[in-house]
Amino acid sequence: MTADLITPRKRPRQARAEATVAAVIEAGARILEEGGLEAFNTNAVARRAGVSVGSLYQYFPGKDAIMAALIRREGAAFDKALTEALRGVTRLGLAGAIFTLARVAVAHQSARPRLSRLLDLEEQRLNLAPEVRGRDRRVADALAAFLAERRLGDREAALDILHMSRGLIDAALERGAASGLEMRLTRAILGYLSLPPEAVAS
Amino acid sequence: MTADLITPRKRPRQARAEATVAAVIEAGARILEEGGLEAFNTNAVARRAGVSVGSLYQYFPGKDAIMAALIRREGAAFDKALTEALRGVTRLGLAGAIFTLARVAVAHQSARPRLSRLLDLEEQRLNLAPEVRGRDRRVADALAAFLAERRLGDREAALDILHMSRGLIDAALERGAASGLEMRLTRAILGYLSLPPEAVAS
Amino acid sequence: MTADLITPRKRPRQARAEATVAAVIEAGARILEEGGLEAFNTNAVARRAGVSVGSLYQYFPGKDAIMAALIRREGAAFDKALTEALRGVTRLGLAGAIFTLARVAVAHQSARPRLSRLLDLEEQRLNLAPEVRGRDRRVADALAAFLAERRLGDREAALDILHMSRGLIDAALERGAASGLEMRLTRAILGYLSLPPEAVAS
Amino acid sequence: MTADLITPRKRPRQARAEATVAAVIEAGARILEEGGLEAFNTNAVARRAGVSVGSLYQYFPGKDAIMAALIRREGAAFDKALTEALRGVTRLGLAGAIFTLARVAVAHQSARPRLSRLLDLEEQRLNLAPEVRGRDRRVADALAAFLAERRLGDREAALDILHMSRGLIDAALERGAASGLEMRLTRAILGYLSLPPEAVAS
DNA sequence: CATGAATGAGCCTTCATTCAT
DNA sequence: AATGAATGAAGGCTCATTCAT
Repeated sequence: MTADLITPRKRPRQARAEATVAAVIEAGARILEEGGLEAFNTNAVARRAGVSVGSLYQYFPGKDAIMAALIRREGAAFDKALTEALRGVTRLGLAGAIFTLARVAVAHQSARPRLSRLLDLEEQRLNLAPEVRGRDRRVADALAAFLAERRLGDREAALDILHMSRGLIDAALERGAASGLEMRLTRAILGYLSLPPEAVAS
Repeated sequence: MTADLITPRKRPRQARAEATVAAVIEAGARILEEGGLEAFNTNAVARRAGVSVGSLYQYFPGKDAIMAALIRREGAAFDKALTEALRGVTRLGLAGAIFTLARVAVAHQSARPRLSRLLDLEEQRLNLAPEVRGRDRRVADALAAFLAERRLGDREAALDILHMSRGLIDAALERGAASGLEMRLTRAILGYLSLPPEAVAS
Repeated sequence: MTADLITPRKRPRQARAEATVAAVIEAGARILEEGGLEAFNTNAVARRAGVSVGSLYQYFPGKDAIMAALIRREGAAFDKALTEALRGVTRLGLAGAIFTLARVAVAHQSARPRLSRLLDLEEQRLNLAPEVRGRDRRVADALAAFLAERRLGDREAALDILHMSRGLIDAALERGAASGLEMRLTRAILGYLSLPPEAVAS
Repeated sequence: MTADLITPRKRPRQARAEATVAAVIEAGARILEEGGLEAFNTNAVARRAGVSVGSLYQYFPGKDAIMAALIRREGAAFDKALTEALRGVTRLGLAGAIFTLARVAVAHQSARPRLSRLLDLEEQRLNLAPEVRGRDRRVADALAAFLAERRLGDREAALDILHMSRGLIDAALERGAASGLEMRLTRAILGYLSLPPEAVAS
């Protein structure tokens, strides 16, 4: 009986519906980027998506569901990028692998920095619904697997690394301190994992 | 003449007023802890403080100003703790000093974890006013001085360390992974600074 | 992007919306008549219009916008009455024409005297937006044209006549001194225009 | 038992009190001139007068009482000017006398135009209390006496002239059309009184 | 299914007025 | 008497959500 305000209301079945859903999500992203959380409201998102509020509510049970969908979308992209990057990484040394990881993370947040930062914040706020943690879960799973294979750490380590990376990257991009960011992050991660700061090849 | 929604409205002159201001700020903290950002509104804060809305507005130009004051209060406390801790730290080795630093940070966030986490989030949101950054500024200054003395890093390093620490600590406390947190953080910081993970004495 | 508190927010597209707008404006008129400026607030107007505040704000950016719309509505009615009256006036002597003018003005203010008086007051208060002056402009244009055709005066004269008429009529109606009002006003206008007080046929 | 919100609370007995009352009234005037009706509130008036709100309420039962006092003060000044002007007027022709009258009225409103206009508006709003009409009463009395002596009109005529003058002058000053204003007004008054527009000597 | 008008709870804020000191 | 802190009713406005068309 409790309303779930985050899970999508229904799977879009028609192509048109699919497009509507995507449009709404991207509209949300744009609004977040341009006006911040303050500007993010259902009416604005709907207008921006070229859709009526009514239609929006057809696919999303509420405002937070749009947010959540956006977080999921970005999370999936990050997950994909990370997985791909880790695939070809075995041939690199450990430090090279970690650096690759840092590079992917920085690249992901850099693509749409304001959006990423706001989504990170919102992800924390929406904490309640474990459903939303999908992003963390998958990414953390991938990272945890990577660490486990090499006996470098467990799931906790994966989460720690993820969160400290976010804190570091978001703030750095925010203040425009992007230069050398990948290296700074790599050092921190290596340190966290008690690995020596070997030479790292870009 | 422009509306500053963050700077306090007037300095309390009478003792009574002083008490009102403090009560409002602490009420804000309690509400944040119990109901989160959602519950944080001027009427609620005033009621909780046992004060009328009117009185609240006498000292704070708006809701964000209360938030800012709270951030400042906590920041000052952290700053004080950190400064004191760094004072007696010279006799410890470098790693010991860093560990002390980590301990202070963890202790600060642990005292009122939910409050700390929310304030961190809000601090980012209120970004606009550099005024509020007092917290970061002082703490970062202290840390930057510490690093500079030892030729370990500059202001950027200090900010990086601060932000990654926050990311790490907030998330860890949030998910109840507090055990060994100081050490995890210490390792990351040492790594960031390219220092070897010497033995660290608690 | 600047907040215009007077221009209507959006044009009603559906018939329902049109009705809402009209209802709000008329509700404003009624409230003004019954309770004066003091009773004129958005909640009251909405309630009286049988509409929710939200709907009201959908079409009016604020309370003054309702006022302005009302002023415009009344202004248009006056303009229409005046224009029509001046159309058939050529066959009358000059004094007859002026008297007709006076009669129309008095009739307009007499229909809903309290409303008219309050709108006159508010029009002065809302001075800022030239947009609102539509009322004056159109009416003044008509009068100015009338005067110009007959080489009796310019735009300044038109405005002077308009304003002194208002002052005279509003106050007279207010104190219940309506009898003979048209003649009193006619004499003043003729005098202002340096015309002799010929016999005037009602 | 009904509260009178307009009559002064108590006659000031000490010189200091007298000064306070005067200061409050003048502060009200300044605020009206600088910020309009919107800025006119008890706290602002008190601050501007260099007095505490408490003291203000010692002498005025409420906000409108300050307004009323200000209206009375200005009315008295106008009355005085008018009376004095009318005293030496007998030797002039009728038109000269009327012109003098117009000149005094214009001069009065011109001294502090925004203030005068706002007071005119407020006087109408405060209509309720006949007490406030002192201004009209005295001035109207003087004018009525002047008219009666010369068999030109009764009290009604006096009021008509007063109100149409106000309408004319306020609007003219507002729009910066002050040049020749006395003559324009004189013509209207002479017309109203059915007097021929003789030559008028300044 | 789409539309967008309508809803109204709820939050923000001001300011006239009171009253303890 | 003077002070100014405190009060709280009152009103402005937004925005998530519903529902008639």
